[in-house]
Amino acid sequence: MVESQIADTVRDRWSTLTKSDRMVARRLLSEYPAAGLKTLAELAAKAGVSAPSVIRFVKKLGFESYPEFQRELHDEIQASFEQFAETPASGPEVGSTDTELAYTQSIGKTVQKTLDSDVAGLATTIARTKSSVLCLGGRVSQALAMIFHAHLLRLRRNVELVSTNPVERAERLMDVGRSDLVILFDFKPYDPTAASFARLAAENKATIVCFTDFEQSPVAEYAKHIVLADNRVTGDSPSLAAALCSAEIVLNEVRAKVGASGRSRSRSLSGVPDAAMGLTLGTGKA
Amino acid sequence: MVESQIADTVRDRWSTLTKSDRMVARRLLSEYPAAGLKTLAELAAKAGVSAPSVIRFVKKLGFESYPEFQRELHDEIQASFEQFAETPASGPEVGSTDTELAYTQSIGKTVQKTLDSDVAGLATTIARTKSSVLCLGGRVSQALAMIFHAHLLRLRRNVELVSTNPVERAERLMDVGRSDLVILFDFKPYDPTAASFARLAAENKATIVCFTDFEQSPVAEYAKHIVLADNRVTGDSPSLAAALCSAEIVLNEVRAKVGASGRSRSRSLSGVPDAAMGLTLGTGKA
DNA sequence: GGGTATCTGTAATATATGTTACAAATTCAT
DNA sequence: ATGAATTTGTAACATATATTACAGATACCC
Repeated sequence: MVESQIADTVRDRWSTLTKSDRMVARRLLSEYPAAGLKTLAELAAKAGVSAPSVIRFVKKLGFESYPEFQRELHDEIQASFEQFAETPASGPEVGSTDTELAYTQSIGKTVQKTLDSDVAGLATTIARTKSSVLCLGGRVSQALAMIFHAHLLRLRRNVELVSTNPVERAERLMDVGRSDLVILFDFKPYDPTAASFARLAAENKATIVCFTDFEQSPVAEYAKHIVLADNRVTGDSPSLAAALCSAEIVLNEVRAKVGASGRSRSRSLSGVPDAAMGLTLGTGKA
Repeated sequence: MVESQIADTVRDRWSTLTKSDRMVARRLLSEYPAAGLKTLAELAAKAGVSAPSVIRFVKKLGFESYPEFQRELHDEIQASFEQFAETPASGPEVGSTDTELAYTQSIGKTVQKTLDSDVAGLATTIARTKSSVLCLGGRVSQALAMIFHAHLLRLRRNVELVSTNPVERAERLMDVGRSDLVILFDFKPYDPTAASFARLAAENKATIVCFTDFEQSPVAEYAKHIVLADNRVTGDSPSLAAALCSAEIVLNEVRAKVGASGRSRSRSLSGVPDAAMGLTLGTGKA
C-alpha cells in the first residue's frame, strides 16, 4: 500500500507544530483520511480548535489553502484506490506462514522512518549534558527504557531510570523541571501512568521525547520529538523489536555526537565489575 | 477487495437512471471515489450536466442531500483505509539504506535460525504449567527477560522475574529445583552472574533455556534449549533487536500452544494494574 | 519579573455551495 | 404530429464555507 504522503508530512513536521496544530494533526491522523474530507469547521470542532487554527495548520504543511489541501487528499485517496484495484487477492494473510518476511518488513519500514525523521536533532538534544535525562516506559516498554538507560549511561552523565512504581514516579515528578529531558517509551496498550507523567512533566516545562507506535500514544501530544516504530508484525501480539531498533539507531547517533568525551567516560567506567557492555569493544572479545 | 456499497448501488439502479443520471454515474465510477469528493458544481461540470441533475441523481440513490451522500462516501473510504492499513508494504528491499539493510539482514538471519530450531519443543516445555518459570538476564539483557516475563505472565502461571541483584539471585537459587524452568538471556559481553546462576540451577536439576548470540554464552553449556540471535548489526554497539525477535517468536509459539486457557487468563489480568497509579499521578494541578 | 514574540480565538466578510422554482427541451404514446 | 409526461438547464436564493484582520492570551527569554 502506498505510504500516505500527507500523513507522513504531518509526522515529519511534528516538531514544528504548535499545540493547536497538534490537536488538529492528532485528529487527522487518528481518523485518516476521512477527517480531512470534512469541512473546515467540522474538522476544527472535532479537533477542539478554532477554524483559523486549521487553516494555519494546513498552510504550515505547505498548502495554499484548505481546499487545495483537500484536493491533494483526494488525489492521494484516488491513487490508493487505483493501486489496490490492481492488486490481486493474494497476500493479505501475513503472519503465520512467513514470519521472517513479516519481521524484516516491519523492521525495514521502521528503520527507514526513523532515519527519515530528525534523528540528528534528537541526538543533539539528548547529548546536551547540561540537562538531566529521565528514562521510563509503560508496563512492558519499561524494558526498552532500561536498555536505553543502560547504554546512554555510558555516553553522558545525569541519566536516570525512573522506576515503574507509581509512588516513586510521583515523587520523582516533584523534582522535574525546565532543564530535564524526559524520554518515554509507550506502546499500545498505552500506559495511563506514562501519559500522566508526561503531562505533569510537560506542565513543569520539561522536554519530552516519545518512542511510540504509529498509532501514537497520548504522550506524543506533549512530545517535542517523536520516534515511531511499527509494532504490528503478526496478528498475535504487538512486537517491540522494531522499537528497539529505532532506539538503538538513536543511541548510535548520540554516540557519534558525543564522540571523544563519551569515549573517555566509557573507559573510566570499564573498571566497574560486571558492568561492561562492550560499547567500545566493537567486534573484539570480551 | 473491499466492496464499495455506493458504487454497487449505482450499478444496481442503472436501469432506473436517466440520461443525465448516467453521465454522472459514469463519471463517478470512472474516477471512484475521488469524483464524489469534489463539490457539486465540479462533479456536474466533469459529468457534463447541470448541478441540479447531480442532486437528482444522488437523491435517486436514496440520499437526502449531496452532503449526506458525501458523508457516506467518507465513511466508506475510511473503512477501506482501515482495512488496508493491515496489509504489509509491497517492496521488501527498495531504496534501502545501509542501516536498514544491516538490520533486516540481521533479523532475517536470526528469525530463520530460530524457526529452524526446535521452537515447537521449546514452546511445549515452556507451556508445561506444572513447572515454575524463572526469567533472568545480564546487565542489559535483563530487559529482554522483563519483556519475556511480562508476556509469559499472561499465558501461564508461576512465572517469575529474578532480580538483577546478585544477593537476591543467590537467595532465589536456594529454592530452585527439578521442576523449575530457568530462562536465561545472556549476550556478549556475558554476565558472570548469569553463568553462575545457570551452573548452580543445573546442578539442582533445573531445566535451562538460553537465549544468546552466535558466539554462545557459557550458559549455553548447561542449556537444554538454545535460541540464537545475531547481535552484530553495525560496528557501533551490539544490538538486542534480533534477540527480541526470537523471544517474540517463541512467545507466539507458546501462545499458540496454550490456546484457550491462556486467553481467559489474559482477560482476567487486563483490568488489574495501574488503577492506583492513575490516582497517584492523575490528580496534579491543572 | 517585565518585555517581546508567538500563538490562538472572535468576529466580520467575501465567496462558494447546495438547493429550489420554474421554464425550456426532450421523449413518448396515440 | 400533437399533447402529456418526463427530463433537463437557467436563474435566483438562502445558507454554509473559507478566509482575513485584529485583539486577547500564552509562552519565552533575559
